[in-house]
Amino acid sequence: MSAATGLLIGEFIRTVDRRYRLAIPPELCELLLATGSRLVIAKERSGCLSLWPAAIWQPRIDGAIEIMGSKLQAGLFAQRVGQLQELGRLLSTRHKIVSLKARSRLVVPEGFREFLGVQPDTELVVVGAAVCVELWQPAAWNACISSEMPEFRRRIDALTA
Amino acid sequence: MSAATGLLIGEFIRTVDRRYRLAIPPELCELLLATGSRLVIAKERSGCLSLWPAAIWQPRIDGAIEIMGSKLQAGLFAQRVGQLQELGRLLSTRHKIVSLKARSRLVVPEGFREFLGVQPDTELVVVGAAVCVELWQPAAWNACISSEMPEFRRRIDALTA
DNA sequence: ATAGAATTGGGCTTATATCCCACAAAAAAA
DNA sequence: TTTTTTTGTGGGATATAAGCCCAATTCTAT
Repeated sequence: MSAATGLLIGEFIRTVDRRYRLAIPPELCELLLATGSRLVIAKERSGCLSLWPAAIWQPRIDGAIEIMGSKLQAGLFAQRVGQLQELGRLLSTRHKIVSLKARSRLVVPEGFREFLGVQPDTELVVVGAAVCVELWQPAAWNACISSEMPEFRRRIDALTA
Repeated sequence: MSAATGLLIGEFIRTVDRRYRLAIPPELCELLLATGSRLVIAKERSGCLSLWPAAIWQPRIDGAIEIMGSKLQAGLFAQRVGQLQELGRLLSTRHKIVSLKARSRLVVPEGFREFLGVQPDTELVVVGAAVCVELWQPAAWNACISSEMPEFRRRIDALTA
């Protein structure tokens, strides 16, 4: 279905097990891994994580990192070191490279669990967002939906009821 | 992986020993020691300490000392001496040369513990900040990222421009 | 209804962080 | 000085988590 368009589309409910493992639906999985097995998990707004093919995400940071490296070598220390430090700190916490394990399961890494606000043995909403896959805490997802797309509210309620 | 970039990147949770020892994650450790085993631990904002390769930190000290020297020569003794004294005092307590012990463990020195606000047998967040490694008290870390994260995109643009 | 696939739970193995104890060195007290 | 106490340091042992593979239940589609 979505494979035809080349866009990640669809909404699924999955449970996170005691070990913070989560099965990514095959439809999404296929497209996610189309460009390679390396993925990037990133913190978006709190209550939501996003999963990107590394090929798509990486250029966003590689550019920054490359420039950071060259600035370092150029010796612009005094003024730039502080900025590099700040940026590096944010890069560290914002994303992480991961890969899917057996049965195309993702383990939500330490440090991302609290941000997502997920407890073991609870449900998550897995949403295709065209270029990436998003993992939502149900409450946050509902809030997002009802604020951005009120007309879909009824459908979701009908589905989950 | 991050070693390829030559930048210290990554976020980890570690616990401090009863004797204020802390194991630095291997990924960070390797890069941190790349230019030598001498490290500098420094007080940044309260709730956070940073660990620098001495080779990178040293120019900062030299710069400050140079400024002190030139101000002294500039003559205005009476007024400046007080400020210089204060600056020198800050330089003294601000940083300390340390080295990693067995199993790449760092001992948080006396005088830095209160500043970091760490108790024995508690958790810290260890963060790669491109040019150094930072040790954060969890509460302070959360406050930091939630205040700086929204500006993240702007900062990248600023640096890459 | 049956077959196939998908989801999820669980066991086992391996790696590693951390707890705990032993020793060494330094400081304090006698 | 000698003794006692405190603090730093190293290394073994244990617990906890990660990774890997298989089993069982659920779901879908023929």
